[in-house]
Amino acid sequence: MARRSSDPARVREKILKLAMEEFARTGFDGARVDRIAERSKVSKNMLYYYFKSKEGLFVAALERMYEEVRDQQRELSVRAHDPILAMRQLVEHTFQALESNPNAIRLMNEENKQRGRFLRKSKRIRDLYNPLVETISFILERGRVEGVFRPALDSAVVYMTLSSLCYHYLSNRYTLEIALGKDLASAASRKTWVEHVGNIVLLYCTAEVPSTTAPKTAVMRQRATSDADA
Amino acid sequence: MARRSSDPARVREKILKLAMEEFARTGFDGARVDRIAERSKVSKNMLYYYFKSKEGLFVAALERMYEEVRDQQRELSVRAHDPILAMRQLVEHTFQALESNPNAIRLMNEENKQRGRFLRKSKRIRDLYNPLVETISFILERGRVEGVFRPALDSAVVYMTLSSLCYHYLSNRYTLEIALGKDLASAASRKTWVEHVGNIVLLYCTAEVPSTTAPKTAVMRQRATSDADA
Amino acid sequence: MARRSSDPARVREKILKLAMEEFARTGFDGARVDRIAERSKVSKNMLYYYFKSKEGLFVAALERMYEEVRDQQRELSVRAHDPILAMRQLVEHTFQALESNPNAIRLMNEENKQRGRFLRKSKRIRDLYNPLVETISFILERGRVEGVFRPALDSAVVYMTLSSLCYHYLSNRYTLEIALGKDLASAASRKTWVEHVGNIVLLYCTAEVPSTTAPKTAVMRQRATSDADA
Amino acid sequence: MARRSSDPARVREKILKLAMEEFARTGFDGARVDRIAERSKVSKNMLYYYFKSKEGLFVAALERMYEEVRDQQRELSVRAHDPILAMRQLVEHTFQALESNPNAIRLMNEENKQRGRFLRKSKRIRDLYNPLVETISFILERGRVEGVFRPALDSAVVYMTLSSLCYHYLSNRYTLEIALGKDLASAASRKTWVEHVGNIVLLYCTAEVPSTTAPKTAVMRQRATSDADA
DNA sequence: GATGAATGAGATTTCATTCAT
DNA sequence: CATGAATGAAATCTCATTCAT
Repeated sequence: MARRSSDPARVREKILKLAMEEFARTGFDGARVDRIAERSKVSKNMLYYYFKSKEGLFVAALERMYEEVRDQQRELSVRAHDPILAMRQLVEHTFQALESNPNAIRLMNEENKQRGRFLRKSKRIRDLYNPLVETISFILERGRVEGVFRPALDSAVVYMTLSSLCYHYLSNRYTLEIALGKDLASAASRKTWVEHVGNIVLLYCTAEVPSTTAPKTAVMRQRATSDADA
Repeated sequence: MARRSSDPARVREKILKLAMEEFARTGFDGARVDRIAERSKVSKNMLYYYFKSKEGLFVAALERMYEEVRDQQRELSVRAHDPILAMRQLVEHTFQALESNPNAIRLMNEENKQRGRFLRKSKRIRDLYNPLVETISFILERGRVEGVFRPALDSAVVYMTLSSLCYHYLSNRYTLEIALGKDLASAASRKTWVEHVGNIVLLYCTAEVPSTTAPKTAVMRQRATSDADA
Repeated sequence: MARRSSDPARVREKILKLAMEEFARTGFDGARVDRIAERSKVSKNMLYYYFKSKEGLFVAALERMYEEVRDQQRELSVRAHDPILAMRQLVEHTFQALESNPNAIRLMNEENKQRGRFLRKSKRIRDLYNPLVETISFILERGRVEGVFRPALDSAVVYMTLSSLCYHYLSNRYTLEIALGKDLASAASRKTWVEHVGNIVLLYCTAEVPSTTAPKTAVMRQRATSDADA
Repeated sequence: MARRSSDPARVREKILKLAMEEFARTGFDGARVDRIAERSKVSKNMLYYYFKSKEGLFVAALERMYEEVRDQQRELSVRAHDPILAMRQLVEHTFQALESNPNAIRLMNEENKQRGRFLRKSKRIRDLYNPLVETISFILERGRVEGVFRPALDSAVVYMTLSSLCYHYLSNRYTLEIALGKDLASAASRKTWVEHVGNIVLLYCTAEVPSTTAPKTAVMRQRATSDADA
């Protein structure tokens, strides 16, 4: 009776989806295989049939999550003509991708907690990172050619800067809120911060960097939109 | 009989120390009360006698960790006369504090995973964040007075910028290494990055921020030390 | 489609072979249907199709094993003219048959553990024992006729004596080794023991048996080859 | 409510007793921890608290069994003055010890099935074997001095002979019964066999062993009691 | 304050077996 | 004949917590 779910691929998918949620919500140790099984309406054994162990399921969920993120980035991937605009859009997209994938953040944290133990088991994941870095390279190069960006910028550094600022805001929201007494979840805060990140990154890409000893005297013509009163 | 295990305060301390490690290493769910008891050479019941529950122990460990971090920051807290120098030192100290307290990072991540559920239970923690933000305010004000920093800078924004960049490098080390194929643990990488963070923060504090539409034409005099080839 | 896995009889054979090994190695409870299926490269359902259940498979494997042993004994079955020589050869062959069929020993032990529960289900097995006992009868009779063996010897007793001594050495090898601190697996030990068994059996067949009360004064002319220094 | 069983040593004992039975009856793989727990009226966890794992429990049960056997042998241990009588008594005791401890046989078989894997983990077991071998040495020596036994007899060989014949009769009872169509459980069969074993062992100890080539011509004065009509 | 013994609930994993195709 | 997918029941083991002393 009602034995047939017919499509094993679909079953696998459903399991993975639920597993992602569970692992993201509670971490590897907190996650319960029972719960995943129950929610995906699959008998517990099937999880083992498909994924061999809790760990196997976790790795599979991780891979799946990375794919989702990549797909989302690919969709959003804008290559606006103006490098400055493009960079701002990239920041916006990066932030948005992380924002709409809270699972991604939690799973990555989990990975790092385990010192990359799972990551190393999955060759596929490595490849998924590249697109973003490549997009940055692309934008930097165009900016350089057009004379708006400094030469010799390292795309990895820009990537790390940009993603640190986006990721941390979302990842450490609760401690930051308590530390600063602010509400980071509000639309206003979010908007302000994304602009700020854009400003910071562009400042870095356009300006020469300051030395330790000599004070800056640069004069800049445009005010940022709303940065100062964040 | 004649057990006389020194004074209770010391026992509490020992338990907390081991608990911090365990919770940091494995997260709340991964942590084992048994293990903490065994390692601290205290009978399991004592843990319950002192801390009432696993959760109580976690909160206590959290508080303890925050105190440690604060104490460390207080020690390091430099208030160099030159605001630019002071800011660079602040970055260095912040990075170093996090670096030498991997437990702190992991515990904070844990907190955020639990959506601040534990944090809210502890009034004491709130206070521990302030010093850093205050130090930033202090430096910003002096810089403004001396004319090297922009006016109307928000210390919270500077704090978030600075700590995002430091924290993320350490917290997400493993995924970053895989994503970028770099070794972030090396002394060279670390040095370069800390300099980079200083540069970024100072750029932000000194320069006006760029607009989206108009290209930058600023001319800046000094090259950064080693930033471009990170 | 177009699988055509040769003939069913061969498949059955392959399954049985692997099943024998698995059951012998791990016992009935320790044996895993999955493992047998995997190793014999047959889908698990085939096992059930052919043998109906794990128990059915076990009984079939048991029968198969007995057949193998019988075939082997039939091959070796020597009927040397000299009864004494014949008896020694019989011992050697019995030992060798058990030695080269460790599975047989383990399966028989398994059966005895289960109190012959499986054995009784298989009529065929009963017949397989006879040849050995018959061979013994044959040798005993010839020995009696030739005047070298005592009259009225019970072939069953000789069979039990002989097989106990051979079987136990192999079956309980590990406990014996530990109990005695000897290496029973060595070629030397083995040779000595087989000779010893031959001696014992021949002693019994040729000599009158000693009484409890009166000491023996028999004088025997020949020394055994290497028995005393085993 | 009824929490107190007070005496942990007694609890341990009870568990071990039940474990021995379970392991003996069903073998290691067939044994169920649940069943042992239930029967010994101890919560399942206690088994793990005391013995760490199923394997640990098995080893402990094994040791316990060996102790029992040794204690029993020690009790029975006769050192009759007449070596021949002593040897017969030893056979009787050995048989009886095994007979009244069917668990011992099954556990030893289990060990051998596992290739002594558990045995090697327990230093204590090694020692438990010695007494029997020593008793044999003692008897052999006295017999030699008194001139009734051959010199240079190896006590290990006598031990192996004697125990093979006793053990196998009991251990392989079911297959033997089917093979020979006899009822080995009857008191008569048992008595006959024990006498036979005594006869065999004494024959070996008193007589010179026969060579392969030359026929025996020994004349012996006493008839065995009931051996021929077994 | 301190401890060894005990426990209930539940975690992950295994396994013989069957169904639909 | 043959198979991949599925399952229910149960197995071993874990863990936070408490009781009696």
